[in-house]
Amino acid sequence: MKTAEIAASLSKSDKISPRQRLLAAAAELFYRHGIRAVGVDAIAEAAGTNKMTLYRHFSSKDELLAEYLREMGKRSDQCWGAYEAAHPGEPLEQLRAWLAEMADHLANPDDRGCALANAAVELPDKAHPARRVIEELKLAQRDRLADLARAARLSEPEMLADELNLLLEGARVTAQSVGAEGLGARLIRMGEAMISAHVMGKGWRVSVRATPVRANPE
Amino acid sequence: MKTAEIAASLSKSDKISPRQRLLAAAAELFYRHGIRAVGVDAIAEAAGTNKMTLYRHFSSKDELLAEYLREMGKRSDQCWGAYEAAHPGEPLEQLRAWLAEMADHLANPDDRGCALANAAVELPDKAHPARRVIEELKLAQRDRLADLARAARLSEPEMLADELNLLLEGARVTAQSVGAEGLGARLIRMGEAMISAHVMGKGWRVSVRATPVRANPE
DNA sequence: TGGCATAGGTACTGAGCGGTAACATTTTGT
DNA sequence: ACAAAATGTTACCGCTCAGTACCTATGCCA
Repeated sequence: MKTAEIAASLSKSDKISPRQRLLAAAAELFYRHGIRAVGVDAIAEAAGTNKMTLYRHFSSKDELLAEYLREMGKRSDQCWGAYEAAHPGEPLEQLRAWLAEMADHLANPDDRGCALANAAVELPDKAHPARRVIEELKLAQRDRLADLARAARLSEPEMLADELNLLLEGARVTAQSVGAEGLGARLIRMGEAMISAHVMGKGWRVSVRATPVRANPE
Repeated sequence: MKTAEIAASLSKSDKISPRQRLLAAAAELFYRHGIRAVGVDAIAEAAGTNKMTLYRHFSSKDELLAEYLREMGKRSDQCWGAYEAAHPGEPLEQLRAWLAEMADHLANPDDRGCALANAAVELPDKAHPARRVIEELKLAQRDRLADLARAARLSEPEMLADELNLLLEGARVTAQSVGAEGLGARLIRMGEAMISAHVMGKGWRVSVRATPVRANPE
């Protein structure tokens, strides 16, 4: 039983607080099965505790959900820290490392895309408290990309950030609809092309426009 | 009351069968509020009928859902027909008309993105019967794009179709996460650039690579 | 050793879910 | 006009949901 497994893996090393166990269980279940598909009882059981303790730490399921999303944001921060540690002072390489890791995640059959985007799809109500968290984190991700592009002296860094975001988001949702076959490679190919198209202004010239060679449309 | 409105708008012109009213109501509610968020009672009431009649026409909620998705596929077919009617014999113009309309939909604040992609997000279980419908329709959409690109004598039509699909899917999900501000314009800009990049092989040359002008990386 | 905050256990509420049974009513084809 | 089919109505089943009341057990700190 999966719930038991989660509980076991968490309660073996016993110094973890119920709150953390609840957040870990919520992350696992929300991500894997969707938000509306997971009940609070299931989360409590998977965390090796009970519903009462859950409600002592989180005033409602919605607040637990918001905390889960914020946790995903922190996880993303850690990834960016890892890229920086791996390629210190090389923002372009950090960007490419990010692209490679995103492509890697796509290949994982258990991957369900972006937790934030999925939550946005599951919560159409714009007034839902979690929507603010989603928007904030998505914009932070965009800023992160733009800052890196800027640090790498790429042209139009905000534009490139948007382009890469669109590309990644599209790849993630496509992987869920029709599978991830060959998608990682295509993601990297297109992402690298986008980045390359912005390597300029410091001694590079790029042409992305089609230029007619012979006037021969038919 | 919204449900009453739907029912009224449907039952005024009374020649519509319960089945069609149910499908229309299901489409409206599933798309607007999500699949799991809508109960069969709500659908029946919105269709101006009752649950029993619903179950006389659809063996389960899942089958109604599958029919709803298939209906969305037909709607998409009609759109493509309209593009062909507007630009007969001009596949490139049909492609651009599609791109423009997709950008237009993005600007609509009531737009909730792709019904198929949303359904895929809401139904993580790969064995769910609706998943087959989703995959089929998404592949049909891809083939449609590829066929048009091929008819327009663009290079690597399948690749272009994938690229455009990724772009559109990304724009749609991004609109739901952080809003559609300026997204339509960016979608068209990027889409047109992608198309342009494939206008070749019949008298066009394209360069999408960055070329160093001066060896001056820093 | 006490006292107190935290955690666990059990049982509950009220509502909504998908789906069905049985019967009354209306529409339709002929 | 009549029979058959389709639709409407009401009540129900078993289940799950989010959230709460109440009480007990544990651990921590003085």
